[in-house]
Amino acid sequence: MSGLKAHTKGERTRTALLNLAETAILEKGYAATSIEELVAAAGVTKSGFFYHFADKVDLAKALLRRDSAAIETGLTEIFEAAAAAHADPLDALLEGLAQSAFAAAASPSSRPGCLSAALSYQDALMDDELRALVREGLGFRRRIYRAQLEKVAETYPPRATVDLDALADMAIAVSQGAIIVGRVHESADFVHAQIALYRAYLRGVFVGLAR
Amino acid sequence: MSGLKAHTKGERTRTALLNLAETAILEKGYAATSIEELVAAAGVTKSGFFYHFADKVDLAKALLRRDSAAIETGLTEIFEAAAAAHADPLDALLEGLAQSAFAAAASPSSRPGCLSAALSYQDALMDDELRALVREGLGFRRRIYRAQLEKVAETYPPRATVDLDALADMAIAVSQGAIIVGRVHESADFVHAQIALYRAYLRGVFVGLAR
DNA sequence: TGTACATCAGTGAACGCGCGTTCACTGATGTAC
DNA sequence: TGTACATCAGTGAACGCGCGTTCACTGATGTAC
Repeated sequence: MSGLKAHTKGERTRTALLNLAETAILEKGYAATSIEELVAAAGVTKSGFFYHFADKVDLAKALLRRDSAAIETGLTEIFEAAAAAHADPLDALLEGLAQSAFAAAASPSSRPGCLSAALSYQDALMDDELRALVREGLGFRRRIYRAQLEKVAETYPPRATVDLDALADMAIAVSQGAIIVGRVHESADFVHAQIALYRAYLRGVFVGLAR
Repeated sequence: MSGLKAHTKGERTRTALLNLAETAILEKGYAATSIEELVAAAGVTKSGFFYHFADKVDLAKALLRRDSAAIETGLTEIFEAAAAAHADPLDALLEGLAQSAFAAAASPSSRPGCLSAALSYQDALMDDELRALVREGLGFRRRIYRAQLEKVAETYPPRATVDLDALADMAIAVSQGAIIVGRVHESADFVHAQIALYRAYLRGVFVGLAR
């Protein structure tokens, strides 16, 4: 999108293939995405594909690695910026959540989707390494949300006992679920609306709903 | 599972094919599920499959229709039973939610999953009719949750203004998301935990979190 | 009760296409001396 | 600056397999008279 882009010829082709694969997989799934259609769109031959990737799972792995890395840095940046803008950790968390919902909705091809979720229903096509990659990706997200929640809990001791891990997972679950339901209803702002509810819940947990 | 079962020969085969397809699609997706493997497991030839279904999408449609109907009646029964057991509509709703989380976790092959969600990332394989079926299925769930929420809102007017539709959708989003994350982490009680949080949120909305 | 016919629930063989993968080869670019 | 060689980024043709689908046919069961 911006910043430093791949500039050797090979990297450009590889990136193009990854981008095409990403949109295609998000739209119709991994199994239904053929190497043939990717290389046709990228303007290379099928053998060109196998120069860059050992086989089809290798493509999925590369894609997921790239995707996870992007989400990690994206999420980290969002919460750093939010922490810089808001002295109050709860405000920072809520702001960061709103921003990340915004980021999730702006995925490739305007159709929001999450690679991990798409792949989670494509099991048995993947090997253990791919499964581990998916798990790590979600694990990182959990940790970053959890870290934010801990900071908030220091400032606002929750009234009832709450499981911060479960609360962190809820951020992921709500996004993933909202992406799916939003897809089905072809509603673009579904994720926003659901994350808004999750934010309201968090406010309730830490400072009370009446606010 | 129980009650009236198909007893003509044809119905038995058809049901067997549907059951096998359900578990397979939930595990590895629609595209990766082959007619060949289904008929092998069912003990018929491939032509036997085409006696029962016009083509592969027809199988998906039949499956989704059966699945939606089962969820509809299941959910209806759950909430009727909950209403009968609890005079308080909020208690009834919370009980019903807990029960439905339990039902969602007890899906075929012990690996929780939702057909609509699985298919939502398999787009472009389906035609408009199939897409409409998925949408209707989710629409029904929204309506039933919404109806429960309205009853609760009559008894407990929510302190802040809340969008009951969004709140109803959240039940769906949380389940769907929790199913995915639970699959990835191979954690069986993930759905329960997340629905528990959602229930806590509802309590907060209607009677306050302190309770 | 027996016969004629219709429907049910399939079988068996064949089809063509598209898929992922391999392999020997190649032209362009980069590096060493 | 020129030549020799290595690496990069592919090409082109071929492969075999499995997939969804078709079609002519069939044995068992059900129904009518």
